[in-house]
Amino acid sequence: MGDMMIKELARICGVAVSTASRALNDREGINAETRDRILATAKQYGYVPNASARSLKISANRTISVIIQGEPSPLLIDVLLILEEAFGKAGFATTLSHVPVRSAHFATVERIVRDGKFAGVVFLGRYGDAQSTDSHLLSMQLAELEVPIVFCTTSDYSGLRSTHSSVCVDDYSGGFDLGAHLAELGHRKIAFVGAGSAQEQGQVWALRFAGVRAALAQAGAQVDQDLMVPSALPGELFTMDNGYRSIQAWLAAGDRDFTALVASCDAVAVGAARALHEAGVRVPVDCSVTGFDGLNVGRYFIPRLATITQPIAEIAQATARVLLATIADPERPTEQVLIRGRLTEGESVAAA
Amino acid sequence: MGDMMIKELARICGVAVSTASRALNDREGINAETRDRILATAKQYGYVPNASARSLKISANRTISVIIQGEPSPLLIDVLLILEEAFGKAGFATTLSHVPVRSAHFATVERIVRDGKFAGVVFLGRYGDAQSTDSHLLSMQLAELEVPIVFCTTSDYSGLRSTHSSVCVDDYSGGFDLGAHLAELGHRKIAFVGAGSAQEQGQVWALRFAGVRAALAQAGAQVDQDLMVPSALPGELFTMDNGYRSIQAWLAAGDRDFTALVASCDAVAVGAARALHEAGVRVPVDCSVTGFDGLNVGRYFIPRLATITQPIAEIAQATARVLLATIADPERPTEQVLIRGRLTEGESVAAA
DNA sequence: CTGAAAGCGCTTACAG
DNA sequence: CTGAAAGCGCTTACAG
Repeated sequence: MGDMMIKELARICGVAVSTASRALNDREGINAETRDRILATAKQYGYVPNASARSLKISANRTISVIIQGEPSPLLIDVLLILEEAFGKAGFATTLSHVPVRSAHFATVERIVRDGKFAGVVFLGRYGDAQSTDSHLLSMQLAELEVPIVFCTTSDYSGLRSTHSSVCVDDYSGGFDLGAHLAELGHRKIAFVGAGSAQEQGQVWALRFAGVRAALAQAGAQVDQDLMVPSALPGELFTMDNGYRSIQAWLAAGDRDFTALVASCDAVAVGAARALHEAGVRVPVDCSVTGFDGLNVGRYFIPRLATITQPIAEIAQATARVLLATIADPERPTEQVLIRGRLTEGESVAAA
Repeated sequence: MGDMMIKELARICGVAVSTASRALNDREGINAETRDRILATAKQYGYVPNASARSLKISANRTISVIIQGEPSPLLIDVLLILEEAFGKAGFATTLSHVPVRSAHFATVERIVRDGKFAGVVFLGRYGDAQSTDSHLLSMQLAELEVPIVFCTTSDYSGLRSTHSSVCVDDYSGGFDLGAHLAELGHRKIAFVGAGSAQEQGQVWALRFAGVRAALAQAGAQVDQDLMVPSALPGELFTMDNGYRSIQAWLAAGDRDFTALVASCDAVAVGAARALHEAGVRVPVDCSVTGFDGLNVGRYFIPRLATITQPIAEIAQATARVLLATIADPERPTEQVLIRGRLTEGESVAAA
């Protein structure tokens, strides 16, 4: 068994190849009995159609490409697995491509997308150049590919909104909730760790921090620019390593006056908390720490991390829904889905 | 641009389709100048061959399937990304398939493999039924698929060794190193968390624990069967949740006498350490804890986790090498690669 | 070294 | 409802 072809299947069933094809594809205009007989025989012999020949005729590939850039967080992996399942149910295979952070990215992505002739593409996580990107140009280049694209967990990348759909946690609101939480506990001197460069204002870290600041402003507090911790590893902003190294260097470089530390995500928070610990700063007694994402690592960290928990399943499902709908109807207008996260209190936060 | 076909390319270059094909595929018997001209034109017009048509003729798919079962650890994701890159360099696309833990697995895998007509398959991480599996039968079924298969980070699954290649950290030796480390520090009463059922003796947790036991035995200590912590979540053995819930339940169920806790992996160790912490057991003062894998989460955990660091890059590279070699020569004998991990001391371990 | 032609395994008008 | 035939875009013997 294994390599039967439709011709042979048809011969065994005593029908023409075209009839067998009709049965296999559940087409109209075929006798129910004939269809069932062919289907049964196909199953019996373990016939599986040649995907290449099929897509050559149909000229519609049944695979979706998921592109991850840089170091993926467990959150992205969870999303990926749900996407894979959802696409699978809809009859699409999922192909993963990984783009290194530093690779010239439009060219890389173009190659991936064109080589594969994919039915659709999901950009999972951050997509863009760490240094600076003419995002409008990038957006137009991607639009030229004429493939349905959905950005997943990537917030507003100015200009992109209009040309592509996106699904993301509401970073700004999440930040706001964290900021309100800290403000309520009396925190006024708040440091930020995990920031990228000033050019990347649309990135998730910037939206999250903006939300925190808005809540603080509403509580009558203002942020001290000296409390923006520079990122030690700009190439991997959202890692434990960056959180750790950034705080370590920052504390070593001068006396710091702050009662709370807002990290761009849970991983950065964990690294930062470790650096605080090594420097003799007790969390939360001397300094409160917050994350963002709601990863297991934060739940089991000692002290348990206060954070915004992302509704991963909802985000993934929405992404699949939007992409599949766009594949079915390419003229469908783009859609920006923003999903509210949930404030999860933790042991890492205490009154100022 | 975008959808040029070889026919058009040939017309523009003033050659026959067959000549264009020869140029594109770097075949013998073509004038160097003609070839260069065709290649240049192809590049200029952004010609990209139709993969379906190509593989229909060649009947050799250029994609490799990576199958992950259950909840993937960050370690597996790192391996996956390196595999993707290595396969990409060799001209293969990588398709990811995720198999839920509980799904009837040979049938599932068979469907994945046959539908895709893959050039090769990597099983990443655990592969098998949590409850019980006739591994010999499974092995024979997989062999029937007649596709090059490499098991990556899956240790000996009895019977498989002979039919398929595998690449894995040396779990037994790693366990031995951990056991020797603990024994040297005077630990004699050692508990184990993260074990699966008795039927799964070939699984990584069993090999690791066996290594620890061997080192202890060599030091004159014997393991108390009462110190085998039952897994609270048999369906997701290697998770923080399992570590946490298992220790929590175990401590609640009776007085325990132990000075060290060996976890099946870092994630389990972190969850377990958190449960110890909540129960008032201080790590490492009252109890030493060890992990396995060398994940970032352990490096930043407080206290920093003693563990065996897996050489992830080596493991991934070896996997790619073996699979690509097997694809190139299907008659190639199977190969079992065992790579030594490195003992990484941590703050989670102290003298008994 | 180059071209015309066959064929990879399928699907789909087009006739019957 | 069924069958014979064309053709999807490529590669590869086979002639020249």
